[in-house]
Amino acid sequence: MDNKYQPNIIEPKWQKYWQDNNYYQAADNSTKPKFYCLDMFPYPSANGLHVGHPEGYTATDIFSRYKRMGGFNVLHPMGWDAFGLPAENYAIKTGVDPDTSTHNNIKNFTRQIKALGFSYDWSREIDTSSPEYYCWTQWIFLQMYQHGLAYRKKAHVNWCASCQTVLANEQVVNGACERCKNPVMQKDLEQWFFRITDYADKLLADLDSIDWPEPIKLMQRNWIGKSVGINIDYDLENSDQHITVFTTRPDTNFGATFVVLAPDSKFVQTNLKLFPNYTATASYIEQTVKKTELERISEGKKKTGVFTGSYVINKLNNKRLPVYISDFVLASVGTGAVVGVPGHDVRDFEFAQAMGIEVIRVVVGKDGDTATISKREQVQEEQGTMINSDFLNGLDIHVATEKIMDYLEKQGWGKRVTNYKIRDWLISRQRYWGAPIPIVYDPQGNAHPIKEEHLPLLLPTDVDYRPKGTSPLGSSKSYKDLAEKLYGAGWHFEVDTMDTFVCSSWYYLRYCDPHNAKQFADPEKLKQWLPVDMYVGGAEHAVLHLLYARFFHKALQDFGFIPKAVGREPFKALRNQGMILGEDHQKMSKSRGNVVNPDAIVQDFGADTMRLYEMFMGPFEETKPWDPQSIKGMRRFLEKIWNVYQSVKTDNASNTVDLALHQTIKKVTEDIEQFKFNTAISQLMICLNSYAEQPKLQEAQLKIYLQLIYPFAPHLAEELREQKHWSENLFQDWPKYDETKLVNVSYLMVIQVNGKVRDKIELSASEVDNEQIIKDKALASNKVQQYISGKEIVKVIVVPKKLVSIVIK
RNA sequence: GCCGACGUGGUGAAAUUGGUAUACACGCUAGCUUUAGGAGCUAGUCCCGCAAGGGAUGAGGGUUCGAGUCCCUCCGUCGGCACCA
Repeated sequence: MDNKYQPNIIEPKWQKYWQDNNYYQAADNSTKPKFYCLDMFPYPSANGLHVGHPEGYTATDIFSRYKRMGGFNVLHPMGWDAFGLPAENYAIKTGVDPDTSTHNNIKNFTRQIKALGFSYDWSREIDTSSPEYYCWTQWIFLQMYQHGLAYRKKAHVNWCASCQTVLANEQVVNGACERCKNPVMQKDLEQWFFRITDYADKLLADLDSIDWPEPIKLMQRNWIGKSVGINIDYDLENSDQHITVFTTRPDTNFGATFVVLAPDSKFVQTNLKLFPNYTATASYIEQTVKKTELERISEGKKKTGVFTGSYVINKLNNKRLPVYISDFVLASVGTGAVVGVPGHDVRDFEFAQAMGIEVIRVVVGKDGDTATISKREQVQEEQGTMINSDFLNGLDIHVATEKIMDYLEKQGWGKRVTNYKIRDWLISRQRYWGAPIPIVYDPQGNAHPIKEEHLPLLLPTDVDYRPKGTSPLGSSKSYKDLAEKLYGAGWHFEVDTMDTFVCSSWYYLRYCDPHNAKQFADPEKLKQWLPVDMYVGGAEHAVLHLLYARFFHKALQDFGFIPKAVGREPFKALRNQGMILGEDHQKMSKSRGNVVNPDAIVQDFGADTMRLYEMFMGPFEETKPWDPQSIKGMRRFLEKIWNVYQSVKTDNASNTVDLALHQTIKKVTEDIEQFKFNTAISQLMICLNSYAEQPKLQEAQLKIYLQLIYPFAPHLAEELREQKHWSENLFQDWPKYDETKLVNVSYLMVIQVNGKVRDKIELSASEVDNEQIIKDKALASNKVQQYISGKEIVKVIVVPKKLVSIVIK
């Protein structure tokens, strides 16, 4: 047996073979049922592939190969989320343009991914930074604009004075810029938004229809943040104005003692001069608006505020409520105004304490407490019975809430409303390396969509990337000239680019028809492939990409570009891979020096070992540490398979492995379906151990095992198949288990006395379903007799094929 | 602070979903093999005990004939949100 397992030779050989024969191309017209199996496409960073990437990619590869063997026409594509800030920062530092560096990175990623033998359909590769792709990103923007879902408004944005640029919310860490650690300030800028809030209710409701991990659904639900309540109008004394507050707890309204407005709320902005204490009010507003994010956070929940000098009337009891302004109230939540009930809201209580406002109890506290509320711990929220509240007295707060809402609506003092926490999606970025926003301004500054025939609006190359507080595109002469040439003197293009999440919100659609120059995708092809049947990636996109893509799907479907027949959701099933930690159980990072390079693993052990190892580490969705020792064990397993196939004699005589083999077919099939790859592999090891003990095996047994191992270790399986001169069609079928072969010759049953194992009895297959025989045998056992003799048997429980439990007194 | 996930040998973990806890690996120990190293093969490996037996799934309590699994309280680790009215 000098034929050794040499992955470094066989793996490149089969990778070339698959590529040369277009082995994994998805067929656009096929009679087979379709299966769309998708990875979250990577950002091609300069660091190359991280060991976390192959974890997800191996899982989808196993799944894709398994589904192909199961008779499906599988779409399994790969591409590049190529726009992004790191390439631009690299350009600022080195002068290498982002296009060049990004495409070098893509080459490296492609090489690394191909070396792992994944069955991607490379003919569908896409690159979001190519004009062929972002042409359609821009086209979709125009559709959003024409349907009223893209709009421009002045907004507070996160501004880093040191980097001279705005930052996305995700780039603000504890109030500081994630790159330079300087405090982030608020700045008002004209920005483009997508009206995702129009879809809040649908994004929430449709979550119920998809097979996603519950924690991800929950995070989306929380992010969307539906709250049902009522808007109540309070008339402002000595004025014809009224303040509208939003509350979910109108039941406590008899306990209201003040009203608070957000400093940057619309009411304050337009009615500031109505307040008697105008000077103090204006100075408070000025202070709070200047605060950095960091200052706000470091102040914690300490309450500050100012009395405006104005009062409103609570029509329920004609009480005068003083009106305050405080930055604990947020302009963007509800109406930007709050009615303060300090007895039953901790924040209101803290504010009342700080301002010296009275506290009224309207809900009975813990242990029947009806005393005056003077301590934070007495503030009763969320449950209880009403008191001091006129017609609500004695009611449970939830009943009271409904009753008073009916009353307020009937009186015309309020109106039920539903609020959502989710905000419109700010898509403008003052960056270079992204898709240009296809908007042109006339000399008066009015925005116009660019004409479709001018798409793609190409990203100019004559720009200065260096940060200077305005968008790099503003420095391009060619961009300026082009706008004037196409639209006339004094016209200019929008100089911001789109958030890269816009590009990634529709890439799964493009894979269905990646070379279409007339449409982003032919509806017929979308109809054939959508929805994505299995989507795999990290959980870090829970409320970003995964929410945005759902929004795009719904909007584009409503515009008529995605057939109704494919359903309201883009991703039918989702699975998240867990993070892979370093050997030291810490997050992998260059500074810790615990980063594992996939290239080195493939070099030292082979791609099949790498694939198997990552799947064997632990449950797919869980965080797990890298262990270099265990990789050796996986290589040993593959060598053992290899060696068994080299040395075993084949013979059609019956042997004892059929039970193990059919158990393995069953287990591996079920485990792949459930993404339990670790236990599937362990079963394959058990089966191999049983094979290795046999002097002779049937050819059929060797073939089935190869079919089972193929999705996991395709190179090894192909090589052994070829060595044995078996047909290539071997891997076009998935084996089925034979129920009759799963029957044990005998069963070992446990006998418990009062819950403790006292003996084990062996029963033949014919006896194992007969309760009477089982009971008799169990009670006849010598060991059991020692425990039960002279005792009263209360009952005997028989669990078929498993155990007998005898209860004595 | 609120929401969520998790906690099992020296390590990664398994447990047919309420039925023999520790499968499958890694590591370790001993023996064999090899000129040596690497590797390979065989046996052993939760704890206490010579044994019979007893104990053990973060801690404590409960339900049950039977609990890693279900319920309650607490502790710890990780993730998300963070004054959302």
